[in-house]
Amino acid sequence: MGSGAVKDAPGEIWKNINMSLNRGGRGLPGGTSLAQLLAWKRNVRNTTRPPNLAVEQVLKWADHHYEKRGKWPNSSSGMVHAAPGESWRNINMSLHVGRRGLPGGLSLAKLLAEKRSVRNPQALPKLTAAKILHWADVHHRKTGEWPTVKSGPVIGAAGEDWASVSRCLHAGGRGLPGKSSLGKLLAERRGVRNQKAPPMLTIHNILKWADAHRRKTGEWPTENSGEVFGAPGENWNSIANAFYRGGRGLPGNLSLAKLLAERRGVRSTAVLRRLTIEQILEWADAHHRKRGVWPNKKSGEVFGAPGEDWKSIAGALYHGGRGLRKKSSLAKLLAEKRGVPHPKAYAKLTTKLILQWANAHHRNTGEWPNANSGAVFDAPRETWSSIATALYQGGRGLRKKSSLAKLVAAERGASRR
DNA sequence: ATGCCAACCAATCGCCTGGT
DNA sequence: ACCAGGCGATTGGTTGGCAT
Repeated sequence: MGSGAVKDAPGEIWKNINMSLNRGGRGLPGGTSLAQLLAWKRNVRNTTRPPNLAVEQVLKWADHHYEKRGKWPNSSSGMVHAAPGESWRNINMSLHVGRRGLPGGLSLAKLLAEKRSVRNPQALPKLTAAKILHWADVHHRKTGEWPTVKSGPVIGAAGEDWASVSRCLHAGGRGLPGKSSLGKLLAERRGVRNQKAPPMLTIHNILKWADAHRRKTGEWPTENSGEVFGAPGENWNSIANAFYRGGRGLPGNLSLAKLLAERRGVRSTAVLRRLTIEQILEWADAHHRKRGVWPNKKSGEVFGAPGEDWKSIAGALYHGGRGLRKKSSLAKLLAEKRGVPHPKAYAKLTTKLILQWANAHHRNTGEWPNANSGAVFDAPRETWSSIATALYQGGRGLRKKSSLAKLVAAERGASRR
């Protein structure tokens, strides 16, 4: 109270005013001081007797700080915005040692953790399997999927994220022993498929699933058949992969198709036997002996070769597949090796040749041929009907359109001369 | 003119592999 | 484990030629 005389009030000195405030007198109630009055009415900080603090008050200031700054205060957050003269550092210290009416044994971080559920990185809440499973269940209900390390923030647990939960499961910490993982935990406690350690496959199970698939769809499964009926999480594509490469208890170098071919007699492209020209010719001969005609691609099943049909053999010949490197066709093969007339390789016709045949016909029968005269004497593979059509339509090398009748009429005239 | 057939062509299916 | 792509096999449709 060394401020001396009061300016604008002659005779008054601040020391006396303070005394009156303290003891009472001159109309004042007493029991206070100039410093307290100014602190109360003018927000002037009283350094020797700072006002008591209440936990509720500190929390209000902290809420205010959070609203203004978007984060909770800590001891290095500087001055308290809502309370001039107060600093977060002092408040934190007072909370710790118990001063200014505060209980002690606390800290800003502890107080906020307790009253406002603010995450305290120095003392994170313990994790337990039960807690994690609860979060996982919530995640599953909300998103339809089970959480993984990449699932981001934990729904319903402020400050928690799946990456750190996962790390604690792996490495331990926050009360967890480590050496586990989200995948293992969910596999064990919730029966969720663990991508990294899928359950072992057995041939027995796969055949069971395949039979079920067949019953349900009428078809045998392939790797593109999608989900496996009756085995949630299993996928025919991943089973097929396990076959090719081995793994999940399968030896590898197998295939779904081979298994089904072997154990269920399913025909598949993967297990088609190699074809040879000799083999095809044997089958063709057998067909010819039995049916009296040579096979074509519509001849259906191959006698003596269950599972083979002429359609696929014709296809293999045409594409040079199934070991038949050279491209050909069933028709060409039979024409070449068995002298079977190639349906498309009809001999070229000339007027001269037709006239020869017509004259022969005339000599033999006394009549000139017409379209209904049947087979040609000198050329058993030719018929007069086909010759007539060729003449009429100008096919088989006969460019000029004519007709058998005209040609014969001309020839008759010539032969009469 | 119409129907049939074989050849041809294009699209799709299914197996498998390489990359990630 | 998953995805994408290569490749062979298969299927469905079209074309052209012949027979009716």
